[in-house]
Amino acid sequence: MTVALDDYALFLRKNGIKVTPQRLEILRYLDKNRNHPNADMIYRDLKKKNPSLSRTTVYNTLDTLRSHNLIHALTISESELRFDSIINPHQHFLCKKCGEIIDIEVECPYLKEVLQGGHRIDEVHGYFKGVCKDCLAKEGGS
Amino acid sequence: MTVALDDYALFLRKNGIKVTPQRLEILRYLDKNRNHPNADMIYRDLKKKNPSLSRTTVYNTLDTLRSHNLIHALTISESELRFDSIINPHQHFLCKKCGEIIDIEVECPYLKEVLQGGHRIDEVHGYFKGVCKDCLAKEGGS
DNA sequence: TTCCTAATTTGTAATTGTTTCAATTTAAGA
DNA sequence: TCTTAAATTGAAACAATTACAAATTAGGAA
Repeated sequence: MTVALDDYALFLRKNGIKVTPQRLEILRYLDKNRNHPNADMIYRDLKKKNPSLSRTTVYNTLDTLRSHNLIHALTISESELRFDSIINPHQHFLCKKCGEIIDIEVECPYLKEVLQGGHRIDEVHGYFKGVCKDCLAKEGGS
Repeated sequence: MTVALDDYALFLRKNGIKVTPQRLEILRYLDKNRNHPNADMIYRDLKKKNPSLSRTTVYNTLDTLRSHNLIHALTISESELRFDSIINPHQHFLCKKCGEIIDIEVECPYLKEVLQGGHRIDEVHGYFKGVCKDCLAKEGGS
């Protein structure tokens, strides 16, 4: 995403998306909260400031941002979509203990090989699952 | 999985799983159908032969097999888990047009680097999404 | 083999994340 | 300011999965 702070309205306009207060708030939220929130986290947090916010608006806005390729949806969790501001290509680690999703900065050398298979690749996701460093420390391993 | 045909009962026993007709059928199904079915596909297909089969049994059995690390669950789809007989390490491509999940045989060189982050890695999933060769051919590109 | 018991299966109901839809409101161009 | 297509809202529908209690069964013990 890499938006210059507070240029959210301009950012939306540039991408041909009509500017609304709800979209601005959701966009700002995603830009500030890089912890890969799900739709409900976004909804509950933003509803505090704007009680009339609808869950459907959150889903609609996330779909809109996705369709313009401004955010990514992660399917790393088994039960929900998590959303990711697009910064640079990176992969994800899910801790099955605490549920945290951690960014993993590694290059993906797969792409070329897969492309040779003749399929058109639009998205590449590297998902790692296990137990994170912090959880391991808390309980001394396994 | 790589089970010698019809040794399913032995295979379960070896892994400390009580043998039941339902488990044998589900295990056989997964071994024969390498198209990454979801729980409902398994349920609907097996219910034809065994009408008293319960959806819950399918979910339970899949959980059991997973917990013994005999099958893998794929989160590549946004709405459902797809199940994969464990053969050798491989990655997956999801065609967003036809929904097919295709095996991708590439090595994963990430592991070492990620391990250096101090997290314990239990699973590695490489997910590619786009449009498959066949769908591209059908409609001439984009 | 028969009995026993814990584990499994079953079916229904509940839950969760997401989508649909129609009515109301609103952004932004004329 | 007017207009209109698009966005927001809230309720209801949906789909995948889980919870739960009752009935059945696998497999070891007697």
